[in-house]
Amino acid sequence: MADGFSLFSDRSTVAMRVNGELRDLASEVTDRDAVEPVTIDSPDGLNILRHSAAHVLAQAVQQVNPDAKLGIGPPIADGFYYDFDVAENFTPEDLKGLQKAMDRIIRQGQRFIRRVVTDDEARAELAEEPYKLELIGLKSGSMGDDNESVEVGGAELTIYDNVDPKTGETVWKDLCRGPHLPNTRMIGNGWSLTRVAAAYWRGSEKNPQLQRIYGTAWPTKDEMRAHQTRLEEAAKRDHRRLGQELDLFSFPEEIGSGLAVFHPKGGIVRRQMEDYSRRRHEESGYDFVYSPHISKSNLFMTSGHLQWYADAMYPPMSLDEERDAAGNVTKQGADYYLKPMNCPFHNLIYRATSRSYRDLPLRLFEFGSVYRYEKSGTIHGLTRVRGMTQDDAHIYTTRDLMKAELTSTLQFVLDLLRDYGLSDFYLELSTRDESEKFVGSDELWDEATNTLREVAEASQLELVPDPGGAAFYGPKISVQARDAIGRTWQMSTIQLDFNLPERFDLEYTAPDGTRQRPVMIHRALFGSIERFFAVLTEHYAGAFPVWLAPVQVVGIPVAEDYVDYLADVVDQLQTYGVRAEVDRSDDRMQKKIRNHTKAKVPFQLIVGEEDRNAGAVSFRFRDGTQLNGVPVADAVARIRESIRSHEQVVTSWAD
RNA sequence: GCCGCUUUAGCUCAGUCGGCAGAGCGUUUCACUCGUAAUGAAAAGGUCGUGGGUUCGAUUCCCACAAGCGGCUCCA
Repeated sequence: MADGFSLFSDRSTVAMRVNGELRDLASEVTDRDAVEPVTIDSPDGLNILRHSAAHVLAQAVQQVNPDAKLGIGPPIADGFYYDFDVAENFTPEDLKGLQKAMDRIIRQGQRFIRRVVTDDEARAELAEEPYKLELIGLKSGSMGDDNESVEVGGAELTIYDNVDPKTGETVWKDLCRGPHLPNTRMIGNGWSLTRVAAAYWRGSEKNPQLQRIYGTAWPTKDEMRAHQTRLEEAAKRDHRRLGQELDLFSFPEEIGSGLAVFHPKGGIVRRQMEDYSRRRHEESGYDFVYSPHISKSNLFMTSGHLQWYADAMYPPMSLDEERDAAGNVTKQGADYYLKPMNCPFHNLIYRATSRSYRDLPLRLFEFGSVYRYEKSGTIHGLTRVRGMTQDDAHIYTTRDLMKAELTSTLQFVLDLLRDYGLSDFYLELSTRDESEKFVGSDELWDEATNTLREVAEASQLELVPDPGGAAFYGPKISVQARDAIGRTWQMSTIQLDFNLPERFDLEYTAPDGTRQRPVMIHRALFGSIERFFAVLTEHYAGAFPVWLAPVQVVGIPVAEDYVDYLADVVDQLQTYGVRAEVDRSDDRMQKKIRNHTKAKVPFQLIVGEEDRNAGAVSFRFRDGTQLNGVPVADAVARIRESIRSHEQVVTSWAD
């Protein structure tokens, strides 16, 4: 028999894995056990560090406010949180006091001592902690999620005592699965409380709201600083900030929450995105259609949207009703709704004529503007809005052709995303679960789900299951893309739908003359153009590849004398459709360089006496590198090539 | 929708313990004509988010609403 302290003298070892299970260093093991050290900088070690920091936070809160009731306190990415039920909400100032109290606890070096208890013992000890009691009650049943299992997820119920090393007195305790650091001192100084927020108990809107305090914790202070620097870098890429700085778009308060206007520069980026997409769709056998922004209610009854999503639709405009003097209706009115989806309209286009199997697959594409009354607290920049334009297509096909169509659609989607500069993907397969909200027979769901799975697996991309994530009418594959700083965004979705063809009674005539039901595939590539715009803005940090850049080339004369020469170069570029201009302002040259560098223009062409004499221009790139004395014809050709190839240009071309 | 915070010039932000507000950048004008990230000077620019209340007096205190931010919930 031995414990982890005698096995691992290395101070960076904070816990151990015994026969695959995480355990405290204080646990006893025998030489028949397989024991591995868990170091503080490993994923498990970081979780343990952060979880222990959460305990210290809870202890500090109860020191300051003994009436605070404990929720849960798990580790999360980069840190931890702990939920509390308190009479008075925390203020940002409270964090400072709590931070000090935590610091004292950490410097005391309190030991975390694990103790196994029975359910009844735990109930007696935690009689004052109603939320913990609820978790004990849940232990035998099914647990909600991983965060809760941090408290009671183990085979046995355990309480961790925080023991003052000088007096041996237990100063605090918490129901917890563990493991923990050996003592609080090992939390060190690489941590900080970050913010307060409200959170529903056990994640349900129906439950009371608790006060949540978030913190971040790292093995060293330097690593925490590095984390903070990463956050600052991410903030610089924030599309809302860049949208303001680069004059791309805005959300005027007068229009309403979640409704954007695109400024001329943002308009150029957006139109390039759309035009390229349009061209690729044309080449790939899509038919372009258009549909209005509003419709009478019947259409959304047929589609089921009013039954399922009325809450998230703008309320109706009631029109045309007439009444006589007595108030009796003399003319029946109608309710019109702003459309939340394009599919009902496309179904009507499908149904407008009788269809043969020879027409299939029929691919209807539209940049369709939709309006959804998103809950006020969910709106976020361009990524979550109330008015947006989807690059929406609905493909009608036979069951036989379904798989081939899904395969080619997925390929099309991935190819197109790559053309916009995203290249690191994985797939998510969203399926139904036991919930009531899903419509359709088990057989249909099985067939649809299996088909999607086969298609996804054939793509060779990583496939992550998402049980319960399907739409009510069918399963879907979603393409997740990682951006330049490793964040993932849900991009395209491909959904199979056996339900809407049924509801709209869609048919085609098969080769044998019978009437058959087509299968419908919903797919959006960008999701919404607004959202994709935001993703690309953040991915490129506002420095778009040349083909998307609002201004591609700006000419900077060293002195006014060279304006005419530069204007001639810019004219040549404009002839080829290049977005080029000459900066004729009376700023000094250095100031112009600064302005256009901040505006992230890919090419600055600088011309003075030397260049003019040589019939050349001097390139200055976004990172400050230069390529001097390039003959004008070469410069024009290289710029055009960079646009054609969708190349990103940040630094000088290597010759 | 819920909890908390925020809203002052075009932008970023100071400020007023209740007595009609300030900076930098930007804009306009003038001078300067310059070889790789800020030339100098002057001027214009604000119903202190909107509406109500308290007060002799409100940008400041209180209430409601709107918009934004951070979370939670939600996302066809």
